[in-house]
Amino acid sequence: MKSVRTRFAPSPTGYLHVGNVRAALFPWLIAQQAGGTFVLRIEDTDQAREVSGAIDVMRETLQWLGMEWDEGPDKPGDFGPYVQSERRTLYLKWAQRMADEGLAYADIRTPDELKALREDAKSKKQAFLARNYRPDQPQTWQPGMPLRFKSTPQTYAWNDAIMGELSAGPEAVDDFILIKSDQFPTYNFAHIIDDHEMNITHVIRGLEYIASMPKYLNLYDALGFDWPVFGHAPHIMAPDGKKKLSKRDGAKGILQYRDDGFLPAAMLNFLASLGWNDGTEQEIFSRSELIEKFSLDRVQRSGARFDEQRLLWMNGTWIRRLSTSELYDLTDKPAFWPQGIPSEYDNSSYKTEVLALIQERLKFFAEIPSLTTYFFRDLPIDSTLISTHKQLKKFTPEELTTMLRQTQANLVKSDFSAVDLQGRLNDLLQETGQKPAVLFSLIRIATTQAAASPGLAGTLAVIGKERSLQRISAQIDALAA
RNA sequence: GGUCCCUUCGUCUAGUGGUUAGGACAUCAGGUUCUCAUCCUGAAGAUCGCGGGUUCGAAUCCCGCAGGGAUCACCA
Repeated sequence: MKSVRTRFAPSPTGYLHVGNVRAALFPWLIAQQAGGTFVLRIEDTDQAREVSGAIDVMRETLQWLGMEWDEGPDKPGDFGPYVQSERRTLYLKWAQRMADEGLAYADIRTPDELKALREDAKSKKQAFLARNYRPDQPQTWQPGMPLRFKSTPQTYAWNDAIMGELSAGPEAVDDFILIKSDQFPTYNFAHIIDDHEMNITHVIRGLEYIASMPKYLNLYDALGFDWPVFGHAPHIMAPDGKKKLSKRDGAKGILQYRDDGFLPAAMLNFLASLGWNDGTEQEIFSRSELIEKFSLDRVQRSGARFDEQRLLWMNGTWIRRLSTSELYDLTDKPAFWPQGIPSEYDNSSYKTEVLALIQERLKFFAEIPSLTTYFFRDLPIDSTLISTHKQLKKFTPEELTTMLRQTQANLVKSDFSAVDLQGRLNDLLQETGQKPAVLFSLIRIATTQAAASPGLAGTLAVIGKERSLQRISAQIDALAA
């Protein structure tokens, strides 16, 4: 049995979004599972569409997700080079052989002529087949001439590891361009040569290639190549419509999720479980569980819509599984923290205390600033927090002031440990005769100027004695004004 | 239009002849001495696209239809 070799073969035309990476995820999982090899190959045969820098972005994306490749442009193996533009002599060699053996012919028709033929067929409501227009006396193929495959129409039935049994009649088999007039091969030709030369055992890609399968199969047969295992994955659809997810409709690049503070583990989990499950009710899969349990035959055959809510939920559950020190390390970037943190609070031990409090309400790291500003600086008094509070608005400023003074008097004696604070807050409920909903809300607003915060005792402990008491004083002053 | 594929709660899905059609996200309600969140409990939510068959019995098998998608390049 041959060792498993899979590949991800993107063309460098832009960043990778959620829809694209699945074409890399599945073959990567298959290779990992089998202890095989995952190859990264760059398909840059269309010079016109190439976007500079795209290759680096793709590499960065795969690396962030932990989908390391074993062979690729920067990881020489026995089957290089791994960039198609550097393999041109190879394609030309095969092309020459096919021309010599009569398996392909020079097609010197201009694009305009071809277009006219297509339109003519269309007006007659017939399918256009290039093989119906083969030249009677083809010229000898020479550099600069397009080379077209001479197909052998027949019915094909094959098995797709994801889609199951597929078949198509001879009308799906046609002549197609192998070598373009710029002497570059087409995808249709190059990928088959490469997969063969690189001993690829599993070709896993998006379902847009299914329609071309009969043509490819015909070429494999003409060349005498064995068929690899094929697996065509359905597209991920846009959240609203039924269209395939695309950049045009605002699909974000995977790297953008990284920059917003999503975890690779969550992204991997989300990507895999969109359209795949192991048959149990498990939803959360670690990377190693995915590798162990993934199988192509359990991939859904219909397209799944991209649901960002689910990603958010998953990321939250992965964040909650982190230890506080892991969480600190992962969030240790300026973009994830409020601007201009005073130096006395800009240290790992203080920030870790803050993180411990907000960990369970975090969905992604970029929302840390909005959740934590009051831990780092005093915010201006917002009188609407009290005036719109459904419990507090019923009290007069004097009554509120009295409660705050009682709070001050008690807390000034505290060592501000969370445990001590909790005890004193409970005592204050007795002293003031108020419900938690009233007293705690008041103290929270006074000390954070925020509508929501983590548990009061823990929050006060982190804010500290000096600032807490000061902020309560400031609130009392504002109430008097 | 030709060819090929798909169709179970709003969304992602389990399900392969007999189930009260199960779970998850989202939503709503209650609970966890306060808010937000977490967690727990519960509710609502699917005439299994439609119409015919086969069968004692069909989401599951067969046929037809409809809707959706992919593809018909010297793009990948």
